[in-house]
Amino acid sequence: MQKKRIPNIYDVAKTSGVSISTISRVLNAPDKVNPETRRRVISAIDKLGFIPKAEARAHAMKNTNRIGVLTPYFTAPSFVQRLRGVVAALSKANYELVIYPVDSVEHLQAYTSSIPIMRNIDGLIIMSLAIEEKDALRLHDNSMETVLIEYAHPRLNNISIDDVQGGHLVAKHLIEKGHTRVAFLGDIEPPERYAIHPVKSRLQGFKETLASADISLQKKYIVQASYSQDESRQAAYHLLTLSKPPTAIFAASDIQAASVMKVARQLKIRIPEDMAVIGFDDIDMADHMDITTIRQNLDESGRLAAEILLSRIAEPSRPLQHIRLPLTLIERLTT
Amino acid sequence: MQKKRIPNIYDVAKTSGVSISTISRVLNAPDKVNPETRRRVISAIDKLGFIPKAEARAHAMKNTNRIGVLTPYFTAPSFVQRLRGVVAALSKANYELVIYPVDSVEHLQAYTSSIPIMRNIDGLIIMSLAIEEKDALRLHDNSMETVLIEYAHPRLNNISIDDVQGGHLVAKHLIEKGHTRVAFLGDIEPPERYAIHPVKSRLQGFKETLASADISLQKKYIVQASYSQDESRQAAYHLLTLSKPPTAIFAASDIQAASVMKVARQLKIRIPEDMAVIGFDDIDMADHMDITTIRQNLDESGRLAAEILLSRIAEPSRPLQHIRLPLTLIERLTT
DNA sequence: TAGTTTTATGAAAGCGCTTTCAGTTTAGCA
DNA sequence: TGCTAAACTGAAAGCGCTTTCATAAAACTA
Repeated sequence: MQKKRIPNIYDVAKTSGVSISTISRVLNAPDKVNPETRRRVISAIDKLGFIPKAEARAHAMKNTNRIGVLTPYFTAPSFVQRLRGVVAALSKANYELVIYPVDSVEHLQAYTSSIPIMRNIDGLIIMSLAIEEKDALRLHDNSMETVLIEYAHPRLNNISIDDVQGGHLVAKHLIEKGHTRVAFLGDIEPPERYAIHPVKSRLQGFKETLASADISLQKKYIVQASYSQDESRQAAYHLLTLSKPPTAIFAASDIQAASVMKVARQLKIRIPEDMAVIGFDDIDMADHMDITTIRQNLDESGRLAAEILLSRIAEPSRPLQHIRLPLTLIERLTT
Repeated sequence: MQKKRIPNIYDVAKTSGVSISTISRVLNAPDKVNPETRRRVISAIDKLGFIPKAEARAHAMKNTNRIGVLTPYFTAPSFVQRLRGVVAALSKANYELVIYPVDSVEHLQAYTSSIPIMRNIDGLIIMSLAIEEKDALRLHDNSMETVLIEYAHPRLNNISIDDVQGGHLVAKHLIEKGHTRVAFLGDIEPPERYAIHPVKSRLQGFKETLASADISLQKKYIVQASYSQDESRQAAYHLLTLSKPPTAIFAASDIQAASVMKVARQLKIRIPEDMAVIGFDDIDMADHMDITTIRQNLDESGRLAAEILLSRIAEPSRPLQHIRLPLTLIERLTT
């Protein structure tokens, strides 16, 4: 019992007595072939269990039915939720998703310089990454369809939110709740060149609205903390053990809000009675933990990115899209 | 200023004055070409900015440097953490990751029947999915390297945990804490044919150890709840509002434990004073929320799966691996 | 220095499809 | 019945690489 080879299009041609062109046609343009021959071919296909090799197809057609996502920290909840949206849109369209995790500038550069030329994907979504001008141009010049999330470039599609307005919303809410001694915890000095700085804008908006209500955000109430758990906790600890701790903390992300809450629990500080906490993003966990937060529709941003990409791949002449997604405050139990 | 074409190997051959074979050689087996010619070729490559097209390469070499992951609920934290491990291992080896989200049996079947023949990936990781005998055989017969996570088949690699023992650990812990009226919340009747049933085993182990300590787990204290937030919360509500509520709840996953805690919060039930909660998995969130749980090393399972896959792709003669990962109890603040 | 290895290269045959182009039938119509 | 248009189909030319095989040149041997 010899192992039979995986059949190729020539095998099908042989057993159905037509040329390979016809096989290809019944697969890709069935209406262009006589119903009778089509039947014969199909039965041969079924009999042999023929499935066209994806690589060969991609090679001949110069498209891969695959799109890529370039992302840092791809396992952070907010990124995952974006990815969820991307996947939702892609699987409908029968596109595959390949993930390129980025953890250094070199990494990012390597990707942006090789991807458009290697041509192993049809389109690219770049999440929360600052790309250099020359890389953006390379993508554009080599006509690699791209959509940027949380970053913008005039020649590429992009989807973003108004972080400053996000800061406004938070401040407004806290003011309404009667807080006057508030603090901010977030990653305002990202050291990596490739990362972006939405957090600074959130802080800016926060400050602005506070100022307009004559509330000053003192320096000592602004603490730097990277996305990492350790740093967030230390920063939270610092804030919560000040001689005159704030009555409300705006954490620049829900994850960090959760860290604040964890530290508060250790210090027996009740939330929201003793201290209010508000996050940003509205990741799934925020609901689980009843964290008041600013919702940016993460799933939607991913879905939209994918849809824009697919539509431009299908029809490259369509205009560029620069989309700004709305933000809403979701009040739960921590403020 | 005409747009210059993306260069191919022929262009490089022309400008460096050698044949395409030589170009290919300096790229894939540099030591087989004279240092002097190599230098010339390399400078031509740099000058033109040549990068080999991935598809063409894949077509000629019959391997893609890409591995696939078949997974349900790919955005659930536990899956994401497994993926994190996979990605960590792959990016070292310069392999790409493509994700195939599965949400129905048809979906799964379609994948398992076409993937091995389409040959657009070199290897496959199947997470928490029950695959049918014939599909497993197809994968094996078409020599598509595969590793199964949380499921087993004699002809394929697999990685699993001892869910029964997990149940034992939970029961033991609760008994030591002095609980005698305990409950179980989990997805014990998954309706989807393609999903697997580790939760039943956890319940079984839980029961066994309780029984050996003469504690009976009453029917009314075993509640069914799917992975969905709504159902988990309803089930939790039911349990917490019984006339004689349990003093401890074993939730079959951390996410569900979080739901229980959320409901408890609403009902002003203090944890752990009024009621203990223990989860399963030890996802990142468990630490954030200080949930006592059973740790199964999710990241590690993913990393291991990828490593096994890569090693077998490189050396198909290596023996199959059937690995069982250890479980440990992590005590935090909810018990 | 003739004979034998070794090293370096190019020609050409794949890899398995899609698609254009031209030729052959068949159908449509007066 | 003769002529034109429409419908099918096959040959062949890509797509852009890798790799085998043969050959030529260089390097050793005795």
